[in-house]
Amino acid sequence: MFSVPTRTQYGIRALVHLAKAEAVGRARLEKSGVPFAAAQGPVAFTATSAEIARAESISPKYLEGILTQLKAKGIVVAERGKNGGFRLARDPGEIRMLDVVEALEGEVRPVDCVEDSGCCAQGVACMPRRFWIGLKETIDGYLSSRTLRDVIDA
Amino acid sequence: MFSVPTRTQYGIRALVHLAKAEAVGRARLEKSGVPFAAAQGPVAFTATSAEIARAESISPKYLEGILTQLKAKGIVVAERGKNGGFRLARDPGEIRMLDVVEALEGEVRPVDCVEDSGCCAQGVACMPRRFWIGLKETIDGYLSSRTLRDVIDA
DNA sequence: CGGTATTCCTATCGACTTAGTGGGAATATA
DNA sequence: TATATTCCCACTAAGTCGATAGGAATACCG
Ligand code: FES
Ligand code: FES
Repeated sequence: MFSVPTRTQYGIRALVHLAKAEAVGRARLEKSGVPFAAAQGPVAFTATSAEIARAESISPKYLEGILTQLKAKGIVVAERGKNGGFRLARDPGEIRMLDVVEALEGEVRPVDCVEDSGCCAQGVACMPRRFWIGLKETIDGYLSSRTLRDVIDA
Repeated sequence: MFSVPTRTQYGIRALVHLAKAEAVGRARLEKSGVPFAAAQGPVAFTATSAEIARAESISPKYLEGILTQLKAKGIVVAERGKNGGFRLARDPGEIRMLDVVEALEGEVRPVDCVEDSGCCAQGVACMPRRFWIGLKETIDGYLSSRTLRDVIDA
């Protein structure tokens, strides 16, 4: 019950990988004496789709599509061409897990009548409907209270 | 995302119907001067599968299977043969929604590694895994804190 | 006993979703 | 120009889900 598609699991693992790549990149800079300056926004280091796929044992072509989807929703930024790759669009602490999940799977909606109050004869008074709305709010609450940073630091 | 199969929605609506049938049945008894005495356990009145299907506009044969499944898990009791039907196995306040959901769809398990800590190389230290376990606990918490009575009274 | 209403069991089907593959076009770097 | 990368579209294989069908087992009722 409530099983999460691999699409979403892969997407999150890729984001975790990107966050780590960022941390590693900054550390390397510091070590070589060059202070970190965020030139292209808060996140500067990229990783290629193929690289992430290898590290995480995910089907390369499949992950490619997932990252493209994440990019379309503004979670990551893509750089095309040689030496291109993906990087986080903003700091991990600013990426809500709810946004990630919605980017990959659409809105949390246990049943259609969460929005469609007319799916049974009772309409708005429908009792099961309120039960499902409560579930949606509970899930949304959990997901929106965590950021990618929380996942990494867990 | 997190959409609930019709199987579960139908099952819950059927249980709500059974709870109502019980209330209506008792009221009729009271009216005719006969005091209610729970002879066969806390719940006495039955409804047939076909009857519920008609009232709730659910495919009759499909609902039949759902009710049988609910019976196998001890949520309802079946009486075969003529004048048979289904009734709640216990008082609505004693039926946790978590048990209903698990009866129809199995345990809440967003990802396999909720139990299998060895699904990626990081094992127990895996960060996404903890995130998913947190989600499972959140959902389980919501579902186990409500009973069928809460759904009806909502 | 025979008729009927009910649950119970098993098999099947079509539509949809999911995970994954493939081929290449566009784009940026060197 | 050669190369490495994202991007785009179409496709397939396998699984799940909702629903249907046919009948066997069981219980009541006359
Ligand atoms: S409004 Fe959807 S089941 Fe009642
Ligand atoms: S243990 Fe399942 S993804 Fe790491």
